[in-house]
Amino acid sequence: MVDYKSVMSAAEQKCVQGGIRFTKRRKQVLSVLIESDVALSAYEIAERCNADSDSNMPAMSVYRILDLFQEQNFIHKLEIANKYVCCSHISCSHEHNRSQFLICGSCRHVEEINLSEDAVKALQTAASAAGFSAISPQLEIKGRCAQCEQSEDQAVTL
Amino acid sequence: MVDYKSVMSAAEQKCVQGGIRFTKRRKQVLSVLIESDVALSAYEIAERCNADSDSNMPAMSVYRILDLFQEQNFIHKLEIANKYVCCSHISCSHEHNRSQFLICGSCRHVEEINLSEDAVKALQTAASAAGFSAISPQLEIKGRCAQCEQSEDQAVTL
DNA sequence: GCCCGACTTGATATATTGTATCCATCCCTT
DNA sequence: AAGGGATGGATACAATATATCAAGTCGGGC
Repeated sequence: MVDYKSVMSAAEQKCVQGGIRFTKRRKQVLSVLIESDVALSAYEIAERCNADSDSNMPAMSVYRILDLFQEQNFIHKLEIANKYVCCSHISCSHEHNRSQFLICGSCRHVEEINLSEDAVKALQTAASAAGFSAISPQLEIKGRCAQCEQSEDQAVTL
Repeated sequence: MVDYKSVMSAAEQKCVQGGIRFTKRRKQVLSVLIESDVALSAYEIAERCNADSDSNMPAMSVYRILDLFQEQNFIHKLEIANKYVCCSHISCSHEHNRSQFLICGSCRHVEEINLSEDAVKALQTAASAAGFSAISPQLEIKGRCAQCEQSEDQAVTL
């Protein structure tokens, strides 16, 4: 969770610089993501937009806005979970080359972690060797969170 | 791509050991995955099953069989691409703790790579620190393949 | 051989996630 | 005020995945 005001103003500023409007719809979507402490799906975002107002946010618009935000690096899409999270560095000026997410394969809980430079470099080296360039600094790692691991001691199901 | 015969017989053997039948349907699905040199979606698998025979493989069955195969570690699901690949180590006896996939964010091309032990360890250490256990040895990394990188030089689109 | 029961599959419906398209509207610039 | 690009509304549809219940199939014990 990040500071609401600083993120919103940073986003607005970046929009202005990029010749993009920071409209009511876009503010709604970004607000929801900032205020959520978990990753949300596009439809969940739409629901939350519509929950506390008389607004009618269509899922279609959410997708459009999410696309835009990804281009602007305001948010990350977690492809393993099909959910979206606010980038925790919108309001930072420095480069943010590391965004690594642990995603629980059972409950889809998301945790952000920091890898060492060395580990990231190792990934990139291996990737270049395979002819892949412009490796995304974003990494999604599927695992099992402590809670699910515990409850699995009783359950047999994967 | 792996040796068809050895994989099929290894799979059959593991099924028998696990008290699971290696039925015609299951053979069809595994065959398709072994013979494909690219990752396939569930619906693509169904299509291929139906292409060269009079069989009518419903997508529903494919999903069921894919679930089973994942439990048996016969295949991997690439969650970023929503596609499935045959595990390249079914017929090996040794542990296969590394399966890392590079996935092109543009064309969804998949490449399998090998990371150093150190890099994998770094991931696991970071994960445990965040309370995640049983981190999947499978890693999906999104990047851009050489071909897409090249064609992007002209195109402006992300 | 026959039947029971578990495993497997068929069939249908539905949920979830995401894309395509076309037009209306808004807002900035001139 | 008018033109034009950016934005949003509305609708349809595609792709991926799950739920459920009935029917079939196989293997083992009688």
